[in-house]
Amino acid sequence: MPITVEKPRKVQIQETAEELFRERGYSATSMRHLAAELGIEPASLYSHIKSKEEILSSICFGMADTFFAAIEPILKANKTNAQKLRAMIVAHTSVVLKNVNASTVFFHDWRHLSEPNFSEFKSLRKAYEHAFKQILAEGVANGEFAVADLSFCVKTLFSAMNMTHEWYKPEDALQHQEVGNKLANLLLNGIITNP
Amino acid sequence: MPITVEKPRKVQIQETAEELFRERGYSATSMRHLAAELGIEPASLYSHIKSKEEILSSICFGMADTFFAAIEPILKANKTNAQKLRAMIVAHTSVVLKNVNASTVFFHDWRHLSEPNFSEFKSLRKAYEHAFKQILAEGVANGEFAVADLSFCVKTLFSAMNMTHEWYKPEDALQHQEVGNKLANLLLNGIITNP
DNA sequence: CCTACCGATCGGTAGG
DNA sequence: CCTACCGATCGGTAGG
Repeated sequence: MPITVEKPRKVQIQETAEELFRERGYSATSMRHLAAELGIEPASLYSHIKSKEEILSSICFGMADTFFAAIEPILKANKTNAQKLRAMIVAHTSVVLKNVNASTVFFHDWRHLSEPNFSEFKSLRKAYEHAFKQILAEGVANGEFAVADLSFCVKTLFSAMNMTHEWYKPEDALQHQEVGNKLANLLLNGIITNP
Repeated sequence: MPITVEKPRKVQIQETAEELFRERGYSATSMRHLAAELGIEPASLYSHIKSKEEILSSICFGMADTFFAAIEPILKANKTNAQKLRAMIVAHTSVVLKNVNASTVFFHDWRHLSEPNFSEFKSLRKAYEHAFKQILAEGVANGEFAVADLSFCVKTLFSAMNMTHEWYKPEDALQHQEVGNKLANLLLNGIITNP
């Protein structure tokens, strides 16, 4: 018989917030609604969290950490740039799909962060995108890739990866890694010099 | 000397709303803020519009019309499917970039439409995406395209096109059609059987 | 974790 | 297009 350990209230609040923020957006979700979903009074939320924005920033920076952690080992690996890029696409997409609620909030609502979180977030994102750009650049220097506009290419890569959460249905039996690989197939074959 | 004709108030309200909704999102923008931006009292807005949601739905359905109008002539043209697809990508992307404010609202805030607008919007979008799917399917039957998963491919196409508004900077001197063509280059070369 | 409550702000209406 | 105002709801605090 499995023992069910209740999650700490703070975690429950976080996860329920991710769900509600995903459905209605951060601004349109009230603390009263969140409390109701948890079956407690609105004021009780503040025993566990400092403010509504604390929840948002913890989602945003938490996801940022997860994304960095996912690609870090790949950057250090001994692989071709094409292999690295594919692995990064698969890793990034898996993080998105493994955290659909949080990543939806991450993509839509980071704009509602106030300073200094807002600027901090943007610079993290820039650094993350730079890692992808670097691989592309090395691949170009290498002859592996034929990319005219690196920035444009990175933006398009992220567009494709970061919208998967909007149409992905787990019932499709299309697994997380499968989505990433299909994405890589579609995108890489337009990138690699000689297939 | 050019004669400057003042735009009708209703149009001013619409355009200012597009700007504010784009910056802060629909839910986080108040009618008081909108009125202040126009230099009138909040209550005065209601001489020209019925409700806040009326503005949103007029943005959403107006953009939907514009998108359909842009691809319609291409569908009827006498071209290969590859040529059609490229033209549709360029046309769609141009609409996005020519209406950055409205299209940002269109992509982010359609979720806040209430019924029956909500369902109506979704079915319009489905019909629009179907037009792209159709071209892909014909191209596959044709031997022009090698696409294993049509739905997946359409979703990825739209992801790439519909995120351009987020990073496009007019100062880049990258023209609207240029963006579309670069997108088509990147995407089509992963789609066409024999380049 | 609750009761009780704060000042601020929301979308919108009545009537001119 | 304005003044005056509505009831509802917001994020959050005090005190237990």
